[in-house]
Amino acid sequence: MSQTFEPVTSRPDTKERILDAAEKLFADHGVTATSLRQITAAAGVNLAAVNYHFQSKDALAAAVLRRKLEPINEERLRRLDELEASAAGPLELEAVLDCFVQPVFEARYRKGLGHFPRFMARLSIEPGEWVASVLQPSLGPLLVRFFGAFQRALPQADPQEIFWGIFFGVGSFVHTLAHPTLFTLMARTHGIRPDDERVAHRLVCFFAAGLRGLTEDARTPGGNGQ
Amino acid sequence: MSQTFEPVTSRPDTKERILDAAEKLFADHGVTATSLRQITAAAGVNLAAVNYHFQSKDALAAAVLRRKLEPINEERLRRLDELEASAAGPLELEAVLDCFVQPVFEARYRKGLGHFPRFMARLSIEPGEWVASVLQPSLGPLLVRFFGAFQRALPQADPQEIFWGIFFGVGSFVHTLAHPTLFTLMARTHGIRPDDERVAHRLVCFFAAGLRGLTEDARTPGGNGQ
DNA sequence: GTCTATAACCTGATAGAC
DNA sequence: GTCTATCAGGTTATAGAC
Repeated sequence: MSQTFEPVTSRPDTKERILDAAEKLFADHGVTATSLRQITAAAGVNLAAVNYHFQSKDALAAAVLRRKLEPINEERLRRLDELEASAAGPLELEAVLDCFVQPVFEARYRKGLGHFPRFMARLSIEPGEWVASVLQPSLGPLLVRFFGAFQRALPQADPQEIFWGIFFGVGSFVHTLAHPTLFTLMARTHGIRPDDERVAHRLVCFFAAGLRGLTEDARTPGGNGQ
Repeated sequence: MSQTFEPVTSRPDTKERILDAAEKLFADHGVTATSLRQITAAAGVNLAAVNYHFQSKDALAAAVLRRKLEPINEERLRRLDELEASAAGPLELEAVLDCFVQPVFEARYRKGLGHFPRFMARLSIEPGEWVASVLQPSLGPLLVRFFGAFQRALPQADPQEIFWGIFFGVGSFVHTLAHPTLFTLMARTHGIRPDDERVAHRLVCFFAAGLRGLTEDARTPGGNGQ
């Protein structure tokens, strides 16, 4: 272990400590319901520090979001690039889904995503102009790229049905990341534990089957009419 | 139109006006982020009225929840009773899902569910002891009943896989009810509109296909191993 | 049942000493 | 960069007149 003598007065990474504490509290209670005082108390820093390092509470929340979402999205696109380059014909649906889903589940345990997935899940269900304006630049282009990949994986399908399938599947994904009350409630009544190792595979399996079922049903005469 | 002369001083249903305003604001911003002043202002009633009719803010939120969740759950169970009584062998998976899903979508437009589904969706993703204690008595027994029905619809399946399938599908359901930022974002980039008439059918179709795919994959040798 | 007034406290943000 | 002190305003909840 290398010994570097840092002065006691300047503790390491005040900024990072604030981001970590904010991430956890935002994930637990939401942005509006969390006060800066709770954050600075949890981080062990002074209240004024948050206004010094970030300008406002909203800017802090945006920083918490960008810090981990952008690396994840870069990894998602990197994998999709690789997949699209290596395949000649239609893509395998499960492979496309893996590009989108796995960087979160893998990183969740290997690197330190911390409470970010829960925070992200919460944001994605929240309406409001602030959320849209912060999520749009990161997620907009990403969704366009992945939508193209899904079309290449389901060449027969109506694009509108693909859209709905993605929407439903993302709902499952978000819900899984949130690990919300409902999960605890269901697990409690059925004696089932999180079982995190296989959950990514299960999600992709459900997502792919649902997407195929939905797009095939739409092509069946009378299937979508009802 | 019948003319009943009511005194101007006692406006109709102060209590109901508060519940309506709270439902909308809770759905828009969440419980903690909404103040009683916003609610009473929107309802056009006095601030103290909310503490007279309900005892506290939490009790108001619980009342907002119960007012519409309990009739929905009764209707869900009524339909499931009917389905289980009329069928001899295994149940049709889509029929079971309809019992759970349709009372919300139908009522959403025929009767006045108002902003309740969005409020419900928000609560279901929220952690915390309060949410669990309010949701548990209503949703606990309901989920046990429906879990039994799903087992009767998928007699070959591992119960644990059914559990995960329900969990994922409920995520899609909740996400659909929330109509969150992500939908706007995706719809904006693809020029697709809500299209509410077929959404319930699409959801059931996706849900059923995902559930079948997941439970069949688990029985395939090496499928769930990965 | 409905109102006003108020208690007791928490909020984000900032000014200015060190 | 970090602190204290403070501003101006918002929060739930209640006491008491009408």
